[in-house]
Amino acid sequence: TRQLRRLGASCDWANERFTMDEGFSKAVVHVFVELHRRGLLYRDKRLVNWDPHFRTAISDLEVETREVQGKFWHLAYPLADGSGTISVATTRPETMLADMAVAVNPADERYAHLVGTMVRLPITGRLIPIVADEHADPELGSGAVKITPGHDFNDFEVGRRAGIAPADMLNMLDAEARIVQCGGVPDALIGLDRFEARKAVVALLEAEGALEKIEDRLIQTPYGDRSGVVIEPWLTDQWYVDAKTLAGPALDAVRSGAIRVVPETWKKTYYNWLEDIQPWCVSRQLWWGHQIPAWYGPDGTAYVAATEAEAHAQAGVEVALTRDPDVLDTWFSSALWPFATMGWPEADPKAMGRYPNDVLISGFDILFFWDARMVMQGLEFMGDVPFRTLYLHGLVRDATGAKMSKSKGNTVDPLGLIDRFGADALRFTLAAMESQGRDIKLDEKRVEGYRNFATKLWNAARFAQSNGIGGSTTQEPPSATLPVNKWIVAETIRTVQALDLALADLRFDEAANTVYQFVWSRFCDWYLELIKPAVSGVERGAVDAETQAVAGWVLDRILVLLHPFMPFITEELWHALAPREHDLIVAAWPMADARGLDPAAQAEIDWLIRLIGDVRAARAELNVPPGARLAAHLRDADVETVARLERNRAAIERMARIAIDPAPAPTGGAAQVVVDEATYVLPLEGVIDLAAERARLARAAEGAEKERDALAKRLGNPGFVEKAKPEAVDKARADLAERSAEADRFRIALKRLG
RNA sequence: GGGCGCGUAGCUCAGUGGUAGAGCACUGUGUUCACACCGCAGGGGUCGUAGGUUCAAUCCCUACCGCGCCCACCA
Repeated sequence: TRQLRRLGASCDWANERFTMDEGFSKAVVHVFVELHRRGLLYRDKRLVNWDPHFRTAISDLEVETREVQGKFWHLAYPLADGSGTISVATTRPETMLADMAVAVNPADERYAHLVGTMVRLPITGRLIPIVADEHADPELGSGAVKITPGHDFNDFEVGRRAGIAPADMLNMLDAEARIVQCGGVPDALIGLDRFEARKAVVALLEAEGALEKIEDRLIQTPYGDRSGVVIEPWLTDQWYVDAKTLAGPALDAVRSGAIRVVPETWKKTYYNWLEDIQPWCVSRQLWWGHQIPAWYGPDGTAYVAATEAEAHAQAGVEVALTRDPDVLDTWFSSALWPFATMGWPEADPKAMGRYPNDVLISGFDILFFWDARMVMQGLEFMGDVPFRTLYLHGLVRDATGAKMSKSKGNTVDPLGLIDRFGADALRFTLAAMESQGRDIKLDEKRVEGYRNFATKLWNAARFAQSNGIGGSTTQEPPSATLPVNKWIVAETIRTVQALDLALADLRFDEAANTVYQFVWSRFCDWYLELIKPAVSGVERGAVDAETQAVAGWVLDRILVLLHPFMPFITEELWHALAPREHDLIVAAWPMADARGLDPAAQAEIDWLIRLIGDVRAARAELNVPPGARLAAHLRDADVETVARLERNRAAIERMARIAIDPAPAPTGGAAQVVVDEATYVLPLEGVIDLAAERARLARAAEGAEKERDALAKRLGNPGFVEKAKPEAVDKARADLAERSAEADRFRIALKRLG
């Protein structure tokens, strides 16, 4: 929570909850008792994934399969009547001590005559039957397979089918996976660790001549995800939740769209898991956690109740009861989070309007552990989905792309990054890099870049402050008459629209990039540069109040839009720029009302930006000294352009460092800049390299011609004109005309140069 | 074995059936009074490979190659 606080997570910290809190614990007990009452939770003796290091049962999800180099031992079990042997193979030879059968496929004619006969198990000398079972695959190995019901999930099922009750299944291991007596295990083996026992058993088999051969092979081995030791299937009594029944409604909720999953591709994963779900083992032999609300009588009968008194009510007051010492899987309580946090079952979160939630934002790594189980429990106990949208984001990985984990110790400490670049920069980085369905390799350079962005914003605000700009909180933009102001208002509204769309789609990267591009490339690079003369009073001899008001309004909008990404700096600037009635965090989100915008003004500024840009590019390419002011003589300019030039004279002179000269261009060397219909001739006799200017113009002409020819070719294709969408054809025609005219103008300029 | 994802500029990544984008890095340049954590200009990609569909494919389909993840009882 320290990290979250420093990141500026706007949680309701006054309502912090911990699953072990008293109120939450009551909800956990209630759910356990209720599930039991509804027949959805029961005690069962069956094989469980057992962690011999922590000496506890774990759930299927806590087992990770690793491929390791192992061996495959082929054993020869003698037939009881002495007529020969039958071959079986195993990757875990020590388990033969607890073998209770050999299985062959009922359709396997090779062994049909042996079914029902006995085998004398090596080492222990026990007689075990040869049984017919579909599990045995005739294609694999010898076609016969040893059956150890107490130590293998498949064999457990085979054993049951063969009529062996779980209570009668041989169990050869203790909780720490050491050999115990069962079915005639030699004393020498008792107490050996399972891996020591393996060596010993192999040696004994070899001595008996029962070892046929040993092969190297890769084997899939289960490991505990926390302990890292090999998991043993172990026969114990545990509490299980009937996950299959709970999964039905959870599947329907996503199938019907009651829960929207983003990105959609995760739906399939969700379905696959829930459709094939196994009983969920929820008891743990640990001392830390919610203790299971079950009491046992002297005869082992379990009484599930919220309190010991209620258990006595079931068992009878005179019966001595002992509480189950086990605790619940931590995810059992976590699954109740969406409603147990709000006082349920005493309070009714639905009536409070706090259930369902809108969006759950979650890493995909806990989709099964937590998300799906919240859906199951939420539907079972609240009768509704816990959240309407499930957003699954990528995982932050280390520089090499490996998943960060506490146990591996390769975590990136967000606090260190915050210390160096600020929480705002880190938040913006994570948002900008969070594109759906992809992990994030955290790049420090990126964080640094967004730190720079924050600094840029800071400096822009400083500029505003020193020019009387700031503190215009109205939703409606101030009235604007100047094209530059109309333009930035339109750009702002466009940005709000784009941001709204991106956020509605949960595209945080798109949202971040949109606002970044607007603030830096539009507002700072163009708008602030364009209005400098106006707000400093240089232009008209007095500061322009309209521009101040518009700039202040835009800056305010920027702070609001940026706040979700960069809450700290924006809140600071919000208060620094003007006295405010409330904090930025509760400011109204900007409206995206595009009515009343002036397209002509927008077109004018777009033209202005093109003109300044083209002049700058020509100057840079021709190595004109940056400080030099040049005259620009007009050719072919229409009335509209002349008017625009007049309206934007100051900005053009300032930013392109040219002065429009009505006089015809003098003869001699000159650079020529073509923007739309007009050509701007910049006399540079003796200053520029004519060859360089010729090359520049020729390159521009060739570029336009190349595009012109490509368009002409496409339009010359009958297939295109007939089959393409009319809009595409129209656009191609318009582009062709434009490129063609442009190419001509460059050629004319080139010719003029001589 | 089943499922999913990725392979686009040097790096990290967006993206679209109709002439390829961002940030960083790189090159040139700059003492214009918000900012060098900056400005201006610029170079750089046969969009993994091979087929197919289409007037048109980086984008759709198929196969293949490489990388990653999840699930799974082949003894």
